[in-house]
Amino acid sequence: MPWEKNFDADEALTKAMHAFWSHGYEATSIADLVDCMGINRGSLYATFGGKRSLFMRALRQYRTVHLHDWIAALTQAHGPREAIIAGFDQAIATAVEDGARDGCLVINTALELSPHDEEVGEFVDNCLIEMETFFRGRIEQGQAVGEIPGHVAPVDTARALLGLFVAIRVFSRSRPKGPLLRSVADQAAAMLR
Amino acid sequence: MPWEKNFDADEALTKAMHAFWSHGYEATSIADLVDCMGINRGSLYATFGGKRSLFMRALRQYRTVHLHDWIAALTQAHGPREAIIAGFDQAIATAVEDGARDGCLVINTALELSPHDEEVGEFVDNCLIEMETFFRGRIEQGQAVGEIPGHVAPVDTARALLGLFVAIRVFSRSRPKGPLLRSVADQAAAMLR
DNA sequence: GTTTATTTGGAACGATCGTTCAAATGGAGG
DNA sequence: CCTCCATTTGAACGATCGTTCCAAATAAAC
Repeated sequence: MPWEKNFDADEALTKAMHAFWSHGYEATSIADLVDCMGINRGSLYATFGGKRSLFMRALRQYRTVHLHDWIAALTQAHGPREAIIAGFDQAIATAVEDGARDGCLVINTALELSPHDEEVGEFVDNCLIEMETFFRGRIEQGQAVGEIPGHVAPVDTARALLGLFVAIRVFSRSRPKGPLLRSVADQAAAMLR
Repeated sequence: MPWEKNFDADEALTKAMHAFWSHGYEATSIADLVDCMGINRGSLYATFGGKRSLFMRALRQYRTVHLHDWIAALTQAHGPREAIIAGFDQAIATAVEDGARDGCLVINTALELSPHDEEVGEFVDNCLIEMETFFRGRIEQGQAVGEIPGHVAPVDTARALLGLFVAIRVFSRSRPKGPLLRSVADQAAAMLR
């Protein structure tokens, strides 16, 4: 039916996101995208503008689904301290159980493109800040309800937790061994005691 | 002098290493390498075999200079506890003062190539293990001389330190802000008290 | 002075890159 | 039934990719 799109743009975008997620920006060719998205070149350019623009939209979709929605779900389902711990546990579970070696699209992109692409760099920056803010907010809330001791410095600890979380995503992609990830997460939890 | 190479292969390799370090494997073309190494295509292929093989040699040179020699210098110049702290401080200094947004070639490569390239993945693995072993060795030595309290768990702490160090390298490339890096390093130091 | 061995510079290869474009499609509206 | 038009389709573009190859250049070896 050529008079209306015969594919769902959001579904196609999700497939493109996973391709970029797994292989990175440079290593994902238009031919790869056309294959995995199940649409043709013309539709890709008509709908998404081009590779670069498609990548930015994939990044935005990732932030919505795997950052905003993820943070909201953790905050809603757990108490302050447990929300942080559950976040780490989830990251480990997807790496070990699912065997997925994709890590985190934002962090993969931070290393591949941030130093030489201002727009991407700024976007990635904001995502990292949002994660840091999530950790800090949970720490402060946990202290308010007495779950987390007062001697824990919110800002410094949030940044260290962000660091350990980033590390788990890095290891998930390069050295996804359970004991290593477990040790890191345990030390993260120890920071909240 | 055509009967012997008129360029220093090791110097050329160092220049190639910095190109890969800054831009990654995929984004560094042969033309880029020919330019920055100051040699011609023919010599590049005759001396280094090709892009992939040149990259592996660059990785090995990086490990020697920026991992082995670096660990040796820290171990020789500082006590056990201070060696770890000095390692973090150095990483921060190169990121903030020099303004270098290159991070660490091993970690950059871990994210770009490890999941889809077995040989690279194994090499990167070994580098990460060597760093983890360095941290663990310094912790144990520090406990032997009474610098580090006995309640610090060597293996878990070494892995967390590795994680925080990786994070500093990631932030150096994507969000090289002094306070962020400082917080992470301070929390690393706090793990040894 | 001729030979020989090796490097050099650059042309050229086929493949693939991201992108563009014109022709084919087929229901909707007149 | 015909026109319209958004969409699909795949061919084709020039550029660049990694790689190969060869003639020119050079100075040690004879």
